[in-house]
Amino acid sequence: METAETVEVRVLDAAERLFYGRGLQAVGMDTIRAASGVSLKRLYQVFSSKDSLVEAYLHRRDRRWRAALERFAGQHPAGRERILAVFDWLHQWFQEPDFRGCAFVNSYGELGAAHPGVAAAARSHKDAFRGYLATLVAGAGAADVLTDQLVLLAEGAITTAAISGSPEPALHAREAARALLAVS
Amino acid sequence: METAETVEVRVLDAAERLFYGRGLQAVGMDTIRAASGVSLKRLYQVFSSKDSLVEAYLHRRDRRWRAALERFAGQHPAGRERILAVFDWLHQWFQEPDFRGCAFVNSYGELGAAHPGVAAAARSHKDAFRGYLATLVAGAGAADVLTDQLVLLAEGAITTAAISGSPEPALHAREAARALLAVS
DNA sequence: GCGAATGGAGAACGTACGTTCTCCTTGGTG
DNA sequence: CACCAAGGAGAACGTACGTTCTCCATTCGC
Repeated sequence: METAETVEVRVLDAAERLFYGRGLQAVGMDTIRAASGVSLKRLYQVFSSKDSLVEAYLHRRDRRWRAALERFAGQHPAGRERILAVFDWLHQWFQEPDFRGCAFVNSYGELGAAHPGVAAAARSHKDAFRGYLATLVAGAGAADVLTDQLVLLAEGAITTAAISGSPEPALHAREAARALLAVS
Repeated sequence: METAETVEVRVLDAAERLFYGRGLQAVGMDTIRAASGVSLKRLYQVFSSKDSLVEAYLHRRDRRWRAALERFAGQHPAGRERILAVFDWLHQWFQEPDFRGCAFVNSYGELGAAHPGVAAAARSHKDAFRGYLATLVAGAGAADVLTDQLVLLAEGAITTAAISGSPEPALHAREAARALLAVS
């Protein structure tokens, strides 16, 4: 018998690919069933509703996205270099073929007004990202005000890269961050 | 007899309020009919499908949004002050009670993958915004690279203000823009 | 005043989808 | 072997919605 954990992973993998690539409302439960190779009955045993699957998708993506960023940045020396590494990581991400912007921004724009859980997931993700940048800014001995400025550059780069289809915004953001670091 | 122009305006007013406030897919044609006080038959005479109404909504919003920005900024002296006025305008916008981020980013996240017209509208809006900032940067005699950096600050501020529910990101972006202007 | 076109209210139609149910297979247990 | 719990395939059910159609009132040209 296949364990519930295996089913959960298979469903979340399919849900993430589909929700992120096409949007939340554009993907039906039956499409996720087909993509995950799981029966509808089993799917609903593990996720009691589409809403709960959406929230699980957002929760896992938040964990993984931040872990990947922190793993990458952590390989660079603490201080200014580690801050700039954040933008190098974004630059890599923007070049992935299925990159389509921030999953949380997209979900918020689509369902944030009607589903408080989606709005809360987006807020919590952005808060956590800001918190991580704050530790990098503190580690570089830079002024606190820099944290919010870096957040805006990263956020702007993600959205602009998604809509323009180019990874270049990461480089512009990196250069702006370098300049702000130099005067802070 | 009510003219087609009047109907068009009434429908677009209702569509803008509803699409922007709740999302494109969350609002049905019948809700727009009820909110605009127009019959379904008349509605479909003026807009042949929901898709065409969505595109008309995005098109009019692009025109109006940029006109309002340029009107506001144009009241400030050309040069650095006019660039900073862009962020003052954003700060005002973020405080409007129904502010919910960038209509084009939200629409792109929701339908950009499936509807090329929506993705094109978002690209065109962002290109036009960048073009306007480029004229301000040139008018201030600042380096060209500043344009893309200002785009990222504004874009990041819009998204961050939407998700956090606070107008503060406009002030952080303004301060970052001031710093970048000073060293450029 | 009269016929015809216009438009309003809302029913109707087709489709999609979230969720549940039915029926059948299968694999483990006494 | 007999039995039963678990699971798969897919039908079924209820609802929502984009779009069109029906029926009736109003109005405009003559």
